[in-house]
Amino acid sequence: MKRKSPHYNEVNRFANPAHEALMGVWWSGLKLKRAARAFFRAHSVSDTQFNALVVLNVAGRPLSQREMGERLLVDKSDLTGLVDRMEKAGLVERRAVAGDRRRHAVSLTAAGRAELARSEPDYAALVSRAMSVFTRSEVATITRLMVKLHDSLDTLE
Amino acid sequence: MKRKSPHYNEVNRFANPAHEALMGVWWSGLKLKRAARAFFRAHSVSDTQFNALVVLNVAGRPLSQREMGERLLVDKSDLTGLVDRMEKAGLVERRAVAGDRRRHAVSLTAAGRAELARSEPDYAALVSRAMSVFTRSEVATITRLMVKLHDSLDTLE
DNA sequence: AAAAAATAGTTGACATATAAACTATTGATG
DNA sequence: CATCAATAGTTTATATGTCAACTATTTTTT
Repeated sequence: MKRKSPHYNEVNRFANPAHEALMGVWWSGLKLKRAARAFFRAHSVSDTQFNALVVLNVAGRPLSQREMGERLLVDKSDLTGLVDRMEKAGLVERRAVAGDRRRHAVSLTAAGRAELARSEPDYAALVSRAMSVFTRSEVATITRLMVKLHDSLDTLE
Repeated sequence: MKRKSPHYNEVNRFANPAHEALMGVWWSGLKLKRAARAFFRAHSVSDTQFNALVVLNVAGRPLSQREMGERLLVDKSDLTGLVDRMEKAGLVERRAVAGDRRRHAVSLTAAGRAELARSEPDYAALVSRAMSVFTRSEVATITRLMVKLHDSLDTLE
Protein backbone atom coordinates (compact mmCIF):
# COMPACT_ATOMS: atom_id res chain seq x y z
CA MET A 1 0.00 0.00 0.00
CA LYS A 2 1.48 3.30 -1.03
CA ARG A 3 1.67 6.41 1.06
CA LYS A 4 -0.27 9.31 -0.41
CA SER A 5 1.64 12.04 1.36
CA PRO A 6 5.17 12.39 2.66
CA HIS A 7 5.79 11.96 6.39
CA TYR A 8 5.82 15.15 8.38
CA ASN A 9 9.34 14.32 9.50
CA GLU A 10 10.44 13.80 5.92
CA VAL A 11 9.02 17.10 4.81
CA ASN A 12 10.56 18.87 7.75
CA ARG A 13 13.95 18.46 9.29
CA PHE A 14 13.38 19.07 12.95
CA ALA A 15 16.23 20.49 14.96
CA ASN A 16 14.15 20.05 18.10
CA PRO A 17 12.95 16.52 18.95
CA ALA A 18 10.12 17.96 21.06
CA HIS A 19 8.92 19.91 18.06
CA GLU A 20 9.04 16.78 15.91
CA ALA A 21 6.94 14.90 18.48
CA LEU A 22 4.42 17.71 18.71
CA MET A 23 4.09 17.89 14.94
CA GLY A 24 3.50 14.15 14.93
CA VAL A 25 0.48 14.63 17.15
CA TRP A 26 -0.67 17.60 15.05
CA TRP A 27 -0.51 15.62 11.83
CA SER A 28 -2.12 12.58 13.35
CA GLY A 29 -4.99 14.76 14.50
CA LEU A 30 -5.41 16.09 10.96
CA LYS A 31 -5.27 12.59 9.50
CA LEU A 32 -7.82 11.30 12.00
CA LYS A 33 -10.14 14.13 11.11
CA ARG A 34 -9.81 13.34 7.42
CA ALA A 35 -10.33 9.63 7.94
CA ALA A 36 -13.40 10.29 10.07
CA ARG A 37 -14.80 12.70 7.53
CA ALA A 38 -14.33 10.18 4.73
CA PHE A 39 -15.92 7.46 6.81
CA PHE A 40 -18.98 9.48 7.75
CA ARG A 41 -19.56 10.61 4.19
CA ALA A 42 -21.20 7.24 3.67
CA HIS A 43 -23.52 7.91 6.61
CA SER A 44 -26.17 10.54 7.04
CA VAL A 45 -24.19 12.51 9.62
CA SER A 46 -20.83 14.27 9.56
CA ASP A 47 -18.04 13.35 11.97
CA THR A 48 -18.76 16.47 13.99
CA GLN A 49 -22.43 15.61 14.26
CA PHE A 50 -21.58 12.04 15.19
CA ASN A 51 -19.38 13.31 18.00
CA ALA A 52 -22.21 15.53 19.16
CA LEU A 53 -24.54 12.53 19.23
CA VAL A 54 -21.97 10.55 21.24
CA VAL A 55 -21.53 13.39 23.71
CA LEU A 56 -25.27 13.64 24.29
CA ASN A 57 -25.62 9.90 24.58
CA VAL A 58 -22.74 9.52 27.04
CA ALA A 59 -24.04 12.38 29.18
CA GLY A 60 -27.32 10.51 29.56
CA ARG A 61 -29.22 13.75 30.05
CA PRO A 62 -30.00 16.87 28.01
CA LEU A 63 -27.09 19.27 27.79
CA SER A 64 -26.99 23.01 27.33
CA GLN A 65 -25.18 24.25 24.24
CA ARG A 66 -22.38 25.53 26.44
CA GLU A 67 -21.90 22.08 27.94
CA MET A 68 -21.82 20.53 24.49
CA GLY A 69 -19.24 23.08 23.37
CA GLU A 70 -17.02 22.25 26.35
CA ARG A 71 -17.12 18.56 25.58
CA LEU A 72 -16.60 18.99 21.85
CA LEU A 73 -13.87 21.59 22.30
CA VAL A 74 -15.57 24.12 20.07
CA ASP A 75 -16.73 27.66 20.63
CA LYS A 76 -20.26 28.18 21.91
CA SER A 77 -21.10 30.18 18.82
CA ASP A 78 -20.55 27.13 16.68
CA LEU A 79 -23.22 25.25 18.59
CA THR A 80 -25.93 27.54 17.25
CA GLY A 81 -25.40 26.36 13.70
CA LEU A 82 -24.54 22.78 14.59
CA VAL A 83 -27.67 22.29 16.69
CA ASP A 84 -29.70 24.08 13.99
CA ARG A 85 -28.51 21.60 11.36
CA MET A 86 -28.99 18.60 13.61
CA GLU A 87 -32.44 19.77 14.65
CA LYS A 88 -33.41 20.22 11.02
CA ALA A 89 -32.19 16.66 10.37
CA GLY A 90 -34.35 15.49 13.25
CA LEU A 91 -31.44 14.14 15.29
CA VAL A 92 -31.81 16.37 18.35
CA GLU A 93 -34.27 18.82 19.81
CA ARG A 94 -34.08 22.00 21.83
CA ARG A 95 -36.34 22.44 24.80
CA ALA A 96 -36.82 25.22 27.29
CA VAL A 97 -35.13 24.83 30.67
CA ALA A 98 -37.36 25.43 33.66
CA GLY A 99 -35.90 28.11 35.86
CA ASP A 100 -33.43 29.56 33.34
CA ARG A 101 -34.81 31.19 30.25
CA ARG A 102 -31.35 31.79 28.80
CA ARG A 103 -30.65 28.12 28.37
CA HIS A 104 -31.75 25.46 25.90
CA ALA A 105 -31.71 21.79 26.81
CA VAL A 106 -30.53 19.79 23.82
CA SER A 107 -31.48 16.14 23.78
CA LEU A 108 -31.39 13.17 21.43
CA THR A 109 -34.50 12.25 19.50
CA ALA A 110 -35.42 8.67 18.67
CA ALA A 111 -33.99 9.28 15.20
CA GLY A 112 -30.76 10.55 16.72
CA ARG A 113 -30.48 7.43 18.85
CA ALA A 114 -31.22 5.27 15.82
CA GLU A 115 -28.54 6.99 13.74
CA LEU A 116 -26.06 6.45 16.55
CA ALA A 117 -26.94 2.77 16.76
CA ARG A 118 -26.56 2.44 13.01
CA SER A 119 -23.15 4.18 12.81
CA GLU A 120 -21.44 2.96 15.95
CA PRO A 121 -20.59 -0.64 14.97
CA ASP A 122 -18.93 0.41 11.70
CA TYR A 123 -17.16 3.20 13.49
CA ALA A 124 -15.86 0.86 16.18
CA ALA A 125 -14.59 -1.49 13.49
CA LEU A 126 -12.74 1.36 11.79
CA VAL A 127 -11.14 2.41 15.06
CA SER A 128 -10.03 -1.14 15.74
CA ARG A 129 -8.53 -1.41 12.30
CA ALA A 130 -6.66 1.88 12.60
CA MET A 131 -5.24 0.93 15.99
CA SER A 132 -4.45 -2.68 15.18
CA VAL A 133 -0.80 -1.81 14.53
CA PHE A 134 -0.26 -1.13 18.24
CA THR A 135 0.41 -3.56 21.05
CA ARG A 136 -1.68 -3.40 24.18
CA SER A 137 1.21 -1.72 25.94
CA GLU A 138 1.61 0.89 23.20
CA VAL A 139 -2.09 1.71 23.39
CA ALA A 140 -1.77 2.35 27.11
CA THR A 141 1.30 4.49 26.51
CA ILE A 142 -0.51 6.64 23.96
CA THR A 143 -3.37 7.26 26.37
CA ARG A 144 -0.99 8.15 29.20
CA LEU A 145 1.08 10.53 27.09
CA MET A 146 -1.94 12.22 25.53
CA VAL A 147 -3.49 12.90 28.93
CA LYS A 148 -0.19 14.45 29.95
CA LEU A 149 -0.09 16.60 26.81
CA HIS A 150 -3.69 17.57 27.42
CA ASP A 151 -2.87 18.86 30.87
CA SER A 152 0.21 20.64 29.65
CA LEU A 153 -1.79 22.47 26.98
CA ASP A 154 -4.41 23.47 29.52
CA THR A 155 -1.85 25.12 31.75
CA LEU A 156 -0.41 27.03 28.79
CA GLU A 157 -3.36 29.36 28.41
CA MET B 1 -3.85 26.16 37.26
CA LYS B 2 -7.37 25.00 36.67
CA ARG B 3 -8.54 22.87 33.79
CA LYS B 4 -11.07 24.60 31.57
CA SER B 5 -12.57 21.45 30.12
CA PRO B 6 -13.07 17.92 31.36
CA HIS B 7 -10.71 15.22 30.14
CA TYR B 8 -11.95 13.28 27.16
CA ASN B 9 -11.66 10.13 29.20
CA GLU B 10 -13.71 11.65 31.98
CA VAL B 11 -16.46 12.70 29.63
CA ASN B 12 -16.46 9.33 27.94
CA ARG B 13 -16.21 5.90 29.46
CA PHE B 14 -14.32 3.91 26.90
CA ALA B 15 -15.00 0.22 26.69
CA ASN B 16 -12.22 -0.10 24.14
CA PRO B 17 -8.71 0.99 25.23
CA ALA B 18 -7.72 1.48 21.60
CA HIS B 19 -10.62 3.87 21.15
CA GLU B 20 -9.59 5.78 24.26
CA ALA B 21 -6.05 6.13 22.92
CA LEU B 22 -7.28 7.29 19.54
CA MET B 23 -9.56 9.87 21.11
CA GLY B 24 -6.59 11.09 23.13
CA VAL B 25 -4.75 11.86 19.91
CA TRP B 26 -7.88 13.43 18.40
CA TRP B 27 -8.38 15.74 21.35
CA SER B 28 -4.72 16.63 21.57
CA GLY B 29 -4.82 17.60 17.92
CA LEU B 30 -7.81 19.85 18.58
CA LYS B 31 -6.10 21.40 21.59
CA LEU B 32 -2.90 22.00 19.66
CA LYS B 33 -4.88 23.70 16.92
CA ARG B 34 -6.60 25.94 19.47
CA ALA B 35 -3.35 26.79 21.21
CA ALA B 36 -1.68 27.60 17.90
CA ARG B 37 -4.62 29.74 16.84
CA ALA B 38 -4.52 31.68 20.09
CA PHE B 39 -0.77 32.16 19.81
CA PHE B 40 -0.84 33.41 16.23
CA ARG B 41 -3.66 35.83 16.92
CA ALA B 42 -0.96 38.11 18.33
CA HIS B 43 0.97 37.84 15.07
CA SER B 44 0.02 39.00 11.61
CA VAL B 45 -0.49 35.45 10.28
CA SER B 46 -2.82 32.62 11.21
CA ASP B 47 -1.50 29.22 12.26
CA THR B 48 -2.43 27.82 8.86
CA GLN B 49 -0.56 30.58 7.09
CA PHE B 50 2.42 30.11 9.38
CA ASN B 51 2.52 26.43 8.49
CA ALA B 52 2.35 27.35 4.83
CA LEU B 53 5.33 29.69 5.28
CA VAL B 54 7.27 26.92 7.06
CA VAL B 55 6.49 24.43 4.32
CA LEU B 56 7.73 26.81 1.63
CA ASN B 57 10.81 27.68 3.63
CA VAL B 58 11.73 24.06 4.35
CA ALA B 59 11.26 23.10 0.70
CA GLY B 60 13.82 25.71 -0.26
CA ARG B 61 12.21 26.14 -3.66
CA PRO B 62 8.89 27.35 -5.08
CA LEU B 63 6.11 24.79 -4.74
CA SER B 64 3.01 24.23 -6.79
CA GLN B 65 -0.28 24.55 -4.97
CA ARG B 66 -0.73 20.80 -5.21
CA GLU B 67 2.62 20.23 -3.49
CA MET B 68 1.68 22.67 -0.74
CA GLY B 69 -1.63 20.91 -0.26
CA GLU B 70 0.11 17.54 0.10
CA ARG B 71 2.45 18.87 2.74
CA LEU B 72 -0.25 20.75 4.65
CA LEU B 73 -2.74 17.88 4.41
CA VAL B 74 -5.46 20.02 2.91
CA ASP B 75 -7.43 19.78 -0.29
CA LYS B 76 -6.06 21.53 -3.37
CA SER B 77 -9.19 23.65 -3.58
CA ASP B 78 -8.34 25.24 -0.26
CA LEU B 79 -5.01 26.41 -1.61
CA THR B 80 -6.73 28.82 -3.99
CA GLY B 81 -8.11 30.90 -1.14
CA LEU B 82 -5.14 30.43 1.16
CA VAL B 83 -2.61 31.56 -1.44
CA ASP B 84 -4.97 34.41 -2.43
CA ARG B 85 -5.03 35.69 1.14
CA MET B 86 -1.30 35.27 1.61
CA GLU B 87 -0.56 36.94 -1.69
CA LYS B 88 -2.76 39.87 -0.76
CA ALA B 89 -0.85 40.12 2.52
CA GLY B 90 2.40 40.16 0.55
CA LEU B 91 3.77 37.00 2.13
CA VAL B 92 4.03 34.86 -1.02
CA GLU B 93 3.80 35.28 -4.76
CA ARG B 94 2.53 33.18 -7.64
CA ARG B 95 4.66 32.92 -10.76
CA ALA B 96 4.20 31.12 -14.05
CA VAL B 97 6.02 27.83 -14.45
CA ALA B 98 8.02 27.47 -17.64
CA GLY B 99 6.89 24.39 -19.53
CA ASP B 100 3.58 23.89 -17.73
CA ARG B 101 0.96 26.52 -18.05
CA ARG B 102 -1.39 24.75 -15.67
CA ARG B 103 0.88 25.23 -12.71
CA HIS B 104 1.71 28.17 -10.46
CA ALA B 105 4.98 28.34 -8.59
CA VAL B 106 4.36 29.76 -5.14
CA SER B 107 7.35 31.27 -3.39
CA LEU B 108 8.13 33.29 -0.29
CA THR B 109 8.59 37.02 -0.60
CA ALA B 110 11.04 39.00 1.50
CA ALA B 111 8.09 39.99 3.69
CA GLY B 112 7.13 36.34 4.06
CA ARG B 113 10.63 35.44 5.13
CA ALA B 114 10.66 38.35 7.56
CA GLU B 115 7.35 37.30 9.11
CA LEU B 116 8.70 33.78 9.53
CA ALA B 117 11.86 35.09 11.20
CA ARG B 118 9.73 37.24 13.50
CA SER B 119 7.34 34.45 14.54
CA GLU B 120 9.63 31.45 14.77
CA PRO B 121 11.50 32.18 18.02
CA ASP B 122 8.29 32.79 19.99
CA TYR B 123 6.74 29.75 18.40
CA ALA B 124 9.72 27.58 19.30
CA ALA B 125 9.51 28.82 22.89
CA LEU B 126 5.83 27.91 23.03
CA VAL B 127 6.52 24.42 21.70
CA SER B 128 9.26 23.91 24.26
CA ARG B 129 6.96 25.03 27.03
CA ALA B 130 4.15 22.74 25.93
CA MET B 131 6.48 19.75 25.68
CA SER B 132 8.47 20.43 28.83
CA VAL B 133 6.37 17.92 30.78
CA PHE B 134 7.90 15.03 28.82
CA THR B 135 11.23 13.29 29.35
CA ARG B 136 13.57 12.85 26.42
CA SER B 137 12.53 9.23 26.21
CA GLU B 138 8.82 10.09 26.18
CA VAL B 139 9.39 12.57 23.37
CA ALA B 140 11.04 9.86 21.30
CA THR B 141 8.18 7.49 22.09
CA ILE B 142 5.58 10.00 20.93
CA THR B 143 7.37 10.49 17.63
CA ARG B 144 7.71 6.76 17.08
CA LEU B 145 4.07 6.02 17.87
CA MET B 146 2.75 8.91 15.80
CA VAL B 147 4.72 7.78 12.74
CA LYS B 148 3.21 4.36 13.22
CA LEU B 149 -0.30 5.79 13.50
CA HIS B 150 0.37 7.90 10.45
CA ASP B 151 1.23 4.85 8.40
CA SER B 152 -1.72 2.93 9.72
CA LEU B 153 -4.11 5.72 8.73
CA ASP B 154 -2.58 5.89 5.25
CA THR B 155 -3.24 2.23 4.64
CA LEU B 156 -6.86 2.61 5.77
CA GLU B 157 -7.92 4.59 2.75
C1' DA C 1 -33.56 46.76 46.02
C1' DA C 2 -30.38 49.04 42.50
C1' DA C 3 -26.23 48.61 40.04
C1' DA C 4 -22.72 45.75 38.29
C1' DA C 5 -20.95 41.46 36.67
C1' DA C 6 -21.47 37.05 34.76
C1' DT C 7 -23.79 33.70 31.71
C1' DA C 8 -26.34 31.57 27.49
C1' DG C 9 -27.23 32.08 23.18
C1' DT C 10 -27.41 34.51 18.59
C1' DT C 11 -25.56 37.10 14.88
C1' DG C 12 -22.23 38.74 11.49
C1' DA C 13 -17.71 38.82 9.52
C1' DC C 14 -14.21 36.05 8.33
C1' DA C 15 -10.88 31.87 7.75
C1' DT C 16 -10.60 27.24 6.89
C1' DA C 17 -11.91 22.71 5.06
C1' DT C 18 -14.19 19.29 1.71
C1' DA C 19 -16.49 17.56 -2.54
C1' DA C 20 -18.13 18.11 -7.10
C1' DA C 21 -18.21 20.24 -11.40
C1' DC C 22 -15.72 22.87 -14.47
C1' DT C 23 -11.66 24.84 -17.63
C1' DA C 24 -7.26 24.56 -19.39
C1' DT C 25 -3.44 22.09 -20.22
C1' DT C 26 -0.40 18.14 -20.56
C1' DG C 27 0.60 13.23 -20.96
C1' DA C 28 -0.33 8.57 -22.52
C1' DT C 29 -1.91 5.22 -25.81
C1' DG C 30 -3.82 3.42 -29.66
C1' DC D 1 -1.17 12.33 -34.55
C1' DA D 2 -5.78 11.79 -32.60
C1' DT D 3 -8.17 10.52 -28.83
C1' DC D 4 -8.52 9.73 -24.20
C1' DA D 5 -6.94 10.05 -19.53
C1' DA D 6 -4.67 12.52 -16.01
C1' DT D 7 -3.30 16.82 -13.76
C1' DA D 8 -3.48 21.82 -11.86
C1' DG D 9 -6.16 25.10 -10.56
C1' DT D 10 -10.67 27.59 -9.93
C1' DT D 11 -15.38 27.99 -8.62
C1' DT D 12 -19.47 26.93 -6.09
C1' DA D 13 -22.03 25.01 -2.36
C1' DT D 14 -21.92 23.61 2.20
C1' DA D 15 -20.02 22.61 6.88
C1' DT D 16 -17.13 23.86 10.42
C1' DG D 17 -14.61 26.86 13.45
C1' DT D 18 -13.19 31.56 15.69
C1' DC D 19 -13.97 36.13 17.57
C1' DA D 20 -16.37 40.26 18.78
C1' DA D 21 -20.46 42.54 19.56
C1' DC D 22 -25.00 42.13 20.90
C1' DT D 23 -29.56 40.74 23.60
C1' DA D 24 -31.75 38.64 27.25
C1' DT D 25 -31.48 36.80 31.53
C1' DT D 26 -29.58 35.54 35.91
C1' DT D 27 -26.41 36.21 39.77
C1' DT D 28 -23.53 38.94 42.65
C1' DT D 29 -22.31 43.04 45.03
C1' DT D 30 -23.02 46.92 47.41
